[in-house]
Amino acid sequence: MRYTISDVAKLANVSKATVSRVLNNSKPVSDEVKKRVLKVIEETNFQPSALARSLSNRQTKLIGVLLPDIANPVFSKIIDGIEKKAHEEDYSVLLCNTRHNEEEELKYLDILREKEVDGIIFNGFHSSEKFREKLSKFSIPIAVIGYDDESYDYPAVLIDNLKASYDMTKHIIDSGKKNIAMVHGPIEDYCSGYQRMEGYKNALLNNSLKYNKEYMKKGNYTYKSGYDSAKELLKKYSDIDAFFCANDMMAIGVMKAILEIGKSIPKDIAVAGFDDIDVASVYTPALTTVHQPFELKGESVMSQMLKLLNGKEVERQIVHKYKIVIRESI
Amino acid sequence: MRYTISDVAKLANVSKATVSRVLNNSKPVSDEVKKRVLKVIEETNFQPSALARSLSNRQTKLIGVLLPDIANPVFSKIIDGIEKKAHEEDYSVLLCNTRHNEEEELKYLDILREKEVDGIIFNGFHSSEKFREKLSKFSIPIAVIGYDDESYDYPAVLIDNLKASYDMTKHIIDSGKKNIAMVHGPIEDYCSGYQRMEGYKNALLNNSLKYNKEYMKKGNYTYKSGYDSAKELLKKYSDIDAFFCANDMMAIGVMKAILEIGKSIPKDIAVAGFDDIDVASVYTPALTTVHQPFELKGESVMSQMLKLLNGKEVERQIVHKYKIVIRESI
DNA sequence: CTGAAAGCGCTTACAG
DNA sequence: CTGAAAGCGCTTACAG
Repeated sequence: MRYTISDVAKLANVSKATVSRVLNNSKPVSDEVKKRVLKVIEETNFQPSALARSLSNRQTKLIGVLLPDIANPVFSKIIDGIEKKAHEEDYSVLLCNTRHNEEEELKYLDILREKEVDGIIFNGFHSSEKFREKLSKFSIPIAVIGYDDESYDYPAVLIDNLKASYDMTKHIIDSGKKNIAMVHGPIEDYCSGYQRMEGYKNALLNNSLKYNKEYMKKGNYTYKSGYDSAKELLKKYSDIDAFFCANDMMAIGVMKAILEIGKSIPKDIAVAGFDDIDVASVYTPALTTVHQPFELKGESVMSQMLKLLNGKEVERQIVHKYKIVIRESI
Repeated sequence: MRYTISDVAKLANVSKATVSRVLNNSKPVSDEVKKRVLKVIEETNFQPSALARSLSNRQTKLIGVLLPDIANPVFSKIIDGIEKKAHEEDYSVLLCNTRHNEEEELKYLDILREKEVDGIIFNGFHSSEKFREKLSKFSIPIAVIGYDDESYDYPAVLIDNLKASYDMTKHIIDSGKKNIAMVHGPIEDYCSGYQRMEGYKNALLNNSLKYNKEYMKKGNYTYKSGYDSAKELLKKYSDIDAFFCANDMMAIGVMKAILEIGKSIPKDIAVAGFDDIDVASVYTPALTTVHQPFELKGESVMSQMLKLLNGKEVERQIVHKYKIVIRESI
């Protein structure tokens, strides 16, 4: 059996209240008594029950983190950052892996409510109406990571996808490429889909290059969708001399397709990605891409959460710096 | 304010006990009463507090998962599998990212005790004496994922690293390579370090090839350690015609080093890895490696956990199948 | 089938 | 500085 606060109180010849006070340093306790209590705690190896404490406290020191795919390096790094910061401040994270699935998202929201987490961090992409409505019923701090759009009113942490995408496209143009294709993400994905596409488009137009819809293909961020898109585009349009991709996995698929038809990268056809996941730097040829500070973003959103939990003000958005990392592929 | 069971009881004109009974279906309740209670629950949108329930129940439906690095794809896939299975059975996972750090491990053990999780799953590699001792004080179900050695007495889920390593080395030998170098992991890491090295060694000896310690380098599973090891070995020994690496990231580092000195893979020098992380199939050249079913292992260890939680017997070890996946690098 | 009451293990006014 | 008591929101014998 594990010891309870009553056991400790009895053994130390004090009240439970007093034990609680030395435990939490919440009220002055005389040195002598404190020493006695501490000794008993030490001897019994007493650890208070977070359950009981939370029930009376109304705080669980638990943060629910809803992410669409924990096995995706983008998200595993974000959660790494969140967990790090949370752990520093004695919060724990309850992992909610929604698998890009609305049902799961909703189900998890119920669980978070039941478990009475102190706060919720989530990635807002493709969250349904139902989800948003359900979420709005919560009266605890909520923050968004790696996504944002007008419909939300929660503090968000992200990068400037539009500008990053513009800059990268500009780099490709400055390298002398003229016919730049793009494999973009789903438009409904406002940040990584729509905005990255818009940045590309704006860069073309501002640099008097033609913006040709035929050169664009929608992928779903997987290697395969990059590969397939490139295969198709390369077959149809032999003048394509560069690809900009909305993420690295698609860029790697594109590179594979290019290498397979015997073209060289970047001489014949250049490729640029987005995210700078580990593979990017390690691939041959090493991928030129937009570096995002995922862990930092994770820590940052948790910092926002901490502020909210402590009743402080937070900015509506925190925009982190990205970096154009030029390697071998363009 | 959120409704409590007392509110519901009052509104439905029954006792709390009755509400509890319809909530949990724990005892028969007359249809009429049940209907009335359900209606109130519906109207109030009442959700019971898991906290209060757990306190009286003595179960939290929480599983603590201790992993050394959540951002490592190997572990993020495992936790994906664990979470999936757990979620199916209404358990949630408390993420404990220990960052290869003993202090954190110990600290997390305290947290898991405080939070009164129902079970603990952990990856046993490089757990200290202190950790083992502290863990042994827990009287809840415990299971090990992706590791095992004599010192543990918990059910473990893993693959046969020795045999997998042997098979892969055999494949390299059968392909006609004679001077096979190895980049292995730390020996203290019994499964991925020691056993994978032993498999390699046994394969060489059983096939009358020389087992040359000079051809072996210790890495730490990172790309860089693979790269550096290969650089050094290639400079010293020009007769090396293959590398076997204890994981894929090191294999990719090795490939980079080989490509940099203008040798071709696998004609001049072959390379094989271990794990089959996403990059392996996508790299150019595609990496021949040992495929491990990470998600499945995760689900599997959670299944073991579930059995333990339900008081059933479990096997001391579950050994999953690996697969030698032959691609381009050998 | 249903309810009153005790109990889970803490915290926190309140009183002294 | 210290303690007795109520309360957090459930579950579960016990009695009927």
